[in-house]
Amino acid sequence: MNTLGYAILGVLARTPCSGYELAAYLEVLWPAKHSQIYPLLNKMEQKGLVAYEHVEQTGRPDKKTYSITDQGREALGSWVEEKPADPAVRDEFLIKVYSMWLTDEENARKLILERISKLKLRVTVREKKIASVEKDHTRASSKHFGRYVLLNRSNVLDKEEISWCKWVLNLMDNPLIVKFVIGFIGAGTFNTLIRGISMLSEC
Amino acid sequence: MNTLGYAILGVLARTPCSGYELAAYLEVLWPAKHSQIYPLLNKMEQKGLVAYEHVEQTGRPDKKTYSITDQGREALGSWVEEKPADPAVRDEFLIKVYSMWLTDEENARKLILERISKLKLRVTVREKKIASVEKDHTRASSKHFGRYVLLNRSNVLDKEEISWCKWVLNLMDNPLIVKFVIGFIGAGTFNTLIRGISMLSEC
DNA sequence: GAGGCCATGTAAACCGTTACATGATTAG
DNA sequence: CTAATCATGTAACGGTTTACATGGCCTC
Repeated sequence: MNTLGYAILGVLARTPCSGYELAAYLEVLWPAKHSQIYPLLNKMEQKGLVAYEHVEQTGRPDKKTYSITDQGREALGSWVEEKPADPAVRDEFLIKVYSMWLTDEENARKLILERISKLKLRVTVREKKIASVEKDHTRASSKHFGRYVLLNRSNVLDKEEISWCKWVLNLMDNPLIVKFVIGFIGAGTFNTLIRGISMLSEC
Repeated sequence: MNTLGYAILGVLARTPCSGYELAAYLEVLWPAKHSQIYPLLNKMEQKGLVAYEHVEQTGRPDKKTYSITDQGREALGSWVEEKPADPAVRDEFLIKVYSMWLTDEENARKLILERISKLKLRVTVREKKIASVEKDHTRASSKHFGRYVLLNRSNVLDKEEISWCKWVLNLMDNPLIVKFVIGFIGAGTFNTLIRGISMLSEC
């Protein structure tokens, strides 16, 4: 079984759902297209890790509601205890930032500004989700604890990247001022740094 | 040409190097194994995007030192100006955090603690690299500007994730206190939040 | 002497995306 | 009437990993 399989088990352990719904939940956890999900669900069902119930619907297509089996829960449980593999990030933006010295500053600034607006959008969407999570999410024993802390994780990381983007824009605008402030990196967060820059700029 | 090809061009535009060295540089930009790099370099050479020079060495195997051609620089330049695709992150850790309510708290804590030590290690290694970057890196026109800002990006994001990890550990230890502090999320960084928790714990 | 670094390649297996296929309902 | 949402599947293609292949040098 591959990692996607365990991601599916993780979602199904929290709540039974169809392959279609699964795709939406997996987006933040381990993104996958339906063409990958449906065949895998069939394989997992044959192995006895999940079970499905045919649900007839009116006004919309019938669906299969999958749920995790005891065997599946056991498999997931022992997998969770193993050390996770190193994360793999593939982000074209990084390559473009790396190579942006080849283009003019206008294009470089556009690249960063568009990243900021994308990040801001993701944060606002996610904030609504966080607000709608159940009340007792903060207990580690809660089913929703994992989802709750992961949503927060994505948000703080995105916000930190926004701060970083602003720092880069500042560097492009006036490298001299920032050279002076650079010593602060590591002493605090970038938010602090940005505040420092703004203060200097205002002087 | 695929994204890896542009990542290779990006590195070669900065400095000519062998396929072997390329693999090391690509690790942060667009991770790839040598089995993917060498055949692609051959293809790119045939297309005239890169050129190589056979370098004989004593005491170690000969190598091919690749450099970017004018055609390659042009191709990279126009690719950089296109909008980047959405980033794809695949991180088993997220699935394990999501599913950690299935295991005991001891295991859950181990998962987070080991993440923290991995992140800390990465930060210290990177800090040395940042220190060794040339002096005039802070100018956007510098060849090393991209590498410089990306190293900083990874570091601030890793540090923010460390803060998040500590926040999760705090949540697991005493959910009640954190419930009280939770309102602060969004108002500042997690560092601030952690400070808030510590202060409450100390009271 | 075992393992890691340097250095380049190929082949097979696996994972993931895009395209092909179908079709009803609802909102703008 | 167009597009989105719900709902499930298969096939082909392309990208990525793992394994096969070779071999000298250096460090523990």
